[in-house]
Amino acid sequence: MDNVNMTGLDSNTEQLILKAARSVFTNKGFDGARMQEIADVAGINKALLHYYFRSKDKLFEAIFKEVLNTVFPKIIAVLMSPLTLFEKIEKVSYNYIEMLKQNPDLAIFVFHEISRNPERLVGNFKNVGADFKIIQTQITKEAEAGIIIPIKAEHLIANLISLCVFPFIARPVLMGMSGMNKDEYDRFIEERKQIIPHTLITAIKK
Amino acid sequence: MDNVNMTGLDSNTEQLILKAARSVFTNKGFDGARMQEIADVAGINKALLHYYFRSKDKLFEAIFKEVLNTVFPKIIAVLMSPLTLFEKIEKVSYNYIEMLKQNPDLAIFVFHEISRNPERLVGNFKNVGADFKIIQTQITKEAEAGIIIPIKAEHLIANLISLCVFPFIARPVLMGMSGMNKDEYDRFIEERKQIIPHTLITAIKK
DNA sequence: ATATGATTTAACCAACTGGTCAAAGATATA
DNA sequence: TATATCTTTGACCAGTTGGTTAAATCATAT
Repeated sequence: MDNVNMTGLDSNTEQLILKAARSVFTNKGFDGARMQEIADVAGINKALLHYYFRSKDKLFEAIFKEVLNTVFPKIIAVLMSPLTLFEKIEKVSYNYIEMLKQNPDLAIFVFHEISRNPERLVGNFKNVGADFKIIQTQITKEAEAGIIIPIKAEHLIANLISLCVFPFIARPVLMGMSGMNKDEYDRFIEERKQIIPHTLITAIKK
Repeated sequence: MDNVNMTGLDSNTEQLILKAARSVFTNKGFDGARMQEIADVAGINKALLHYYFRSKDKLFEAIFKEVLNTVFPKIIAVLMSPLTLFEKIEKVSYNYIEMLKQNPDLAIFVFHEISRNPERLVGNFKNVGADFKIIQTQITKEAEAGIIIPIKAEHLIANLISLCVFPFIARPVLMGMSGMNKDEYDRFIEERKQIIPHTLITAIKK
């Protein structure tokens, strides 16, 4: 069992633990995750988990922050940028799907967290600068300019996020129901980069 | 602690258990649920759970079937009926949202199950008669008739389901981010009965 | 009244869980 | 080489969990 890394640089025990913990937590959720399994995946003794991170909660917290900070800032930055609404919809669809393609488990992870500790999620979003009012102002402005028909920011954002995230959460069911294989599903996901912006933009374009 | 029902009819111990189990399982998921908590909620001794249902798994299975059979047949029936695509989109949006309004926890429950046992879900859906090919045939026909632009059935169904379900799963986050109170959120959900069909139909209408 | 079967309970158990700890290995420093 | 510090380990612990069981209670028919 050689978990030692050849370069001897970044892959120390702590990194090993974080990687294992991320895999187990995102796949099983907090309740379903076992410290022993994380230790096994990392190839180390269970006590080491508590040596580096005091407790299961603290270890989870570390993963949680890591995940949220690699995931959401980019998307929120786009939403809060001075692009047009249409451009924002296109960019978020592309970035969000691309990111989820590389980390397919993150969607389930975040949804697990919604039912376990939604307040922390909200706090984290607000911390990164997410604010519905900015989008609402932009919608009002573009509606007055005759570009779009008015819509509540909550609806637009809910539509955008749900259309991007859902296929990653429901993947097993969608694959099972449609008979798609892995390649076909990847193509399906890729197509959504076009379909989602088309759907949302067509619906609000004047 | 009077759990006895006055009518003396349907609310026997078994019903009491099912009701409690449904509440606990849907809110906490299988891993997060505790048999003791279910017993407490039902106001009975924990051993009675095992008297009526052999194990936690069996009890969960009972809830799972009950939930799926009260929830999905109606929506799938609409999708498989001889209505037009636009009518189906409108009816499913309305029925699905209305059903989730009355059972807001079901969305989270089903999503928990997707990561725990997706095969069972797929099997159940197929059992109820869900079939993507029927929708695909209809799409092709209506596209050839010049009513809509062609789209994969997988995309259309994924769009429809995700737009309906997402606000119920992400409710705490959406409320926290937007500052909506409970009444405002109910209104928000109600509005989606119009917005979802509008969004999806506008996007595929020729 | 009482025998009989179904229901309910308190007490208990083995397995598992997160977490601790003392001791053993490493590693660097002197 | 001796020593001090950091890392890693196996053994262990207390609390929790799903599940069992023998006895008590209740209902019902005779």
